[in-house]
Amino acid sequence: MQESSIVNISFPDGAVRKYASGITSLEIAKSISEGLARNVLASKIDGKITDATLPILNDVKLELLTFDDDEGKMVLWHSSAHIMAEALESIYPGIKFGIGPPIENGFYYDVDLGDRVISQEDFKKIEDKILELARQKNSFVRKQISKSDAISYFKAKGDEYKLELLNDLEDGKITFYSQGAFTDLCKGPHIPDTGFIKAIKLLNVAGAYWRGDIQRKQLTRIYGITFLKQKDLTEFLVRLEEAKKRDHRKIGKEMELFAFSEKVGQGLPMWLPKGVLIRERLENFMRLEQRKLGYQQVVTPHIANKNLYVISGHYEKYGKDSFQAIKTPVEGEEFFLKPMNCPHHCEIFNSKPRSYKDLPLRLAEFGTVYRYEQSGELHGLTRVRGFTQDDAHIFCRPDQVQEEFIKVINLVLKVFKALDFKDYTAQISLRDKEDKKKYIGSDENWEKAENAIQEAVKGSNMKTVVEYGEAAFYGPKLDFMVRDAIGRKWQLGTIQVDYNLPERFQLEYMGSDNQKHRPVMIHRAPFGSMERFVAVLIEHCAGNFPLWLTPDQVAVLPISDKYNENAKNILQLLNNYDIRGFVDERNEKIGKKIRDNELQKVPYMLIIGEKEIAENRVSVRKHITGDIGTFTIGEFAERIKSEMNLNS
RNA sequence: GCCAGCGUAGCUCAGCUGGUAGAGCAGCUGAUUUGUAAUCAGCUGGUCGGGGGUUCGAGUCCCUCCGCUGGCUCCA
Repeated sequence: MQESSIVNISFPDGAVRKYASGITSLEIAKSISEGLARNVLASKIDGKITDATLPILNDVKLELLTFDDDEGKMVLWHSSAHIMAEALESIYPGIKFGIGPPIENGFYYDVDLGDRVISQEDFKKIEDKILELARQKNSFVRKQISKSDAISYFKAKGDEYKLELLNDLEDGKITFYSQGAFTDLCKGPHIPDTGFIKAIKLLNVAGAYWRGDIQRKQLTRIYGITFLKQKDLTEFLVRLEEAKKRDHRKIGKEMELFAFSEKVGQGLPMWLPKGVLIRERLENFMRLEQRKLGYQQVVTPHIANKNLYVISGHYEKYGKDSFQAIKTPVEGEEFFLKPMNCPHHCEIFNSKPRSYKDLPLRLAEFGTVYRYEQSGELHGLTRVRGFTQDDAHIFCRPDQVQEEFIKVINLVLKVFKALDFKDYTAQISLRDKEDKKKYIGSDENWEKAENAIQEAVKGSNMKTVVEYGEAAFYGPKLDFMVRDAIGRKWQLGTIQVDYNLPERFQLEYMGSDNQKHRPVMIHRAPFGSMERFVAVLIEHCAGNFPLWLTPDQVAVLPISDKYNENAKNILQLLNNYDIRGFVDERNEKIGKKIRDNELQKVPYMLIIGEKEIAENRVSVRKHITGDIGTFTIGEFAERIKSEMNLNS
């Protein structure tokens, strides 16, 4: 055998095996085991993801990708999008295709259906068609194609979307993939054949503007997900159902935390007494931490003169999108509902001359703001039109920016730790490199601010991502993103460096050099908004709040109303230990009281009957866990105290 | 704002192809005095999201407005 016809394949475990040149990853998998071959979706050759059917001609590092690899999933779902496209085309001849990528959970394809409409009712027949195509085990065939041939193919097909995509592609680097009767412009890679797909579920349809541009045609986006095993699909659907049970809108209603009313208006939440108990404790927690860090509380009005926002630049940027101005009846002066607190705080800074010795000046306010969010975007407590920010603005010297920024990061991390939020990412949001016109302020200041953030983050060893184009129009930010029950990402805490507003409001302080200097502003809100934070908190703990936050820590349950008075006395004793709760005095059997308080997610239930009174003890039942035995009041109080200290 | 779907009692839901509303829970009243996830009985409660239309007749079909859900766009 000639040396040149042999290739050395190195595997992730360090093993190196020899194969005949031209072998494919799929054949290599087969040589290891048939079972493996059945699961190989694609391969990674020297770090590059490729078709498992690609012949290997050189010595390479090979990694076989299966459904257990995120990259394997992506290939499967990308191929699934192609198969769905084939199914759609066979059912709705003449439709045109936009893009069809894999996403975190599945895939979608954007299609132009012409006059036709697809709704959930059509899913069954599309799914059936996809499975039928999958069973045909059609190979995915890759083909290099010249730009002119590619253009004439899609011209003949009449697909202007693909033609537009082709426009941006370089001749010589264009590939087509075909499976069955469907051919698509695609750089791949793809699974070997359609037979890998054993389970499919179309999830929803939505309108999606072509290339995300609201000016252009809205295509129909169809979302779906596929699996190699039916069982995986079933599990996925069960998980979706489970997640829905944590939905803050459902729990918020059941636990009577907040409510909406059509009459009040959409996106305007009303906090109910129990919800306020949670919110107030969060606010007090933040007030205390902020006091320790040298913040001072301020309060500013809910409306402000239009001119304030003309100065700040918000009027120009968002004036058209905010609630309409309120006019004074006599003078005709225009006022706006406050959409943010920073301009007010700038004017507080300006209310007297400031010295470098006063800096950093940290002004905090639980400020309620109102924004006209688009109706289609409103969502429970996470996206509303009236909300309260745990806002503060730090006015500091340029040389203090980084240190102050780091202090804020630490505050945010402390909050997340106290509430056991582990799954978050810190997103550094910078300017769009391409389109700097969207932003105000000098290049120099932007550079400074962006560097300050990146430097500050370096020391924190947080999981961070950098997103270009996500900055606020006046400055870069560091946002703390968390996910809700069904995996959507929300911004909670935010820290923003701003060189712009100090300029617009002509903020100045007297330096040690007896010269006037311009301070730098840091906008920051560790919770973000109370509404969104509580929403995400609800979904994280499924309504089982940490003991220090929960509206009622204990329910005292008398066995019968003979013991109501004893129960009230016990509650009184608990109150003396700063433990809060209520007596369930209803004329119900103990089983009923337990059930109802379990459903209300009360952390502890104390059961009081003849036995307990005789022994001067209480029977304790813990939420979900059940009966945990009897305690004296003192012992129980100790237990509660130590449990509360765990996280704070 | 745009696309698709949904909107029946406080809550969860039933109501076939049009023949003028039903259950469980909750609530109220009474009985029961109860031992670790639903005691029993009776009662109350809906102009079927609003408005308009088709029809002898609309919860059911059509139009429109409002709200909600999932996306798109946006997010100071």
